[in-house]
Amino acid sequence: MVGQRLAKVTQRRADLRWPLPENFAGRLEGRKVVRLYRRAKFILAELDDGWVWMTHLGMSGRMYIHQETEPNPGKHDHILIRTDGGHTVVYQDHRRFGMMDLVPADDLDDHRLLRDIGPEPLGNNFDGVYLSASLQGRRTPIKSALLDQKIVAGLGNIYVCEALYHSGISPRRLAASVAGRRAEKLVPAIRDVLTKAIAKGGSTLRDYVQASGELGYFQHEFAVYGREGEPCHHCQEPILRLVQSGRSTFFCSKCQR
DNA sequence: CGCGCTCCCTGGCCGC
DNA sequence: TGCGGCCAGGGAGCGC
Repeated sequence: MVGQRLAKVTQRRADLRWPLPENFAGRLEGRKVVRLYRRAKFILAELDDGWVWMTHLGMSGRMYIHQETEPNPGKHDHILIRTDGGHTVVYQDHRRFGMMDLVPADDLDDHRLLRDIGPEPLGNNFDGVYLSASLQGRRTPIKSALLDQKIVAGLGNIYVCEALYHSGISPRRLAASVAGRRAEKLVPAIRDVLTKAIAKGGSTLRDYVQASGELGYFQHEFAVYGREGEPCHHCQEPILRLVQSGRSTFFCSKCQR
């Protein structure tokens, strides 16, 4: 999309998770995408009129590219964007937990969904000292703390489970007790899991695919996620599942303390 | 203020 | 084949 003009935008419903902005399609149409980037789990497309088109995929959202100018939209293809290059980018989201917004580039950091977000886990500002300080005094399980985007950006349920396993930390341990030595261990485990997952094209559960349509392959390397009852790769004890703040946690009670 | 639960939504899968 | 219950990658909002 970078360098291309958004020639025709079709909006097939008024809302995703929230209502789309007023005249959304009209405001995108005719704009050129200057830059495509990311902050936390938000996809950001900088436009040539000083605005940023912001997208969150939620749980089930995806963008895919049709090589045709006018593809036949499916039931959950909510937004279709034809570029002047002759391709069509389709936003599909069957659960509609995703969102889109338009924000002036200068105000992006103040956007209500971005302003309190923590540092990027692969960036220089995320280190043991920072994580330790952020966990200090928190009386929530470390699992929940790592899912909190205010502490660190971009970690989801899968990668939190995996990072805790690889650092040998129990998901039930209170965040405050991870501050210090354990936090120093957790940071490289988080970086490692994310880096490896990205290298494998992400994790394909059910129907997730890369933009190219290719599947991700990291799911074959899950140590714990989705492996309830299966043996731990290290100690052979069965992997356990529990529910924390409404989400499944998978872990080894022997290797993670 | 910080925490955990519920809910938003659709659909796949499992057991009966 | 149908139906109810459970589960799913996220996270805002509310009550305690």
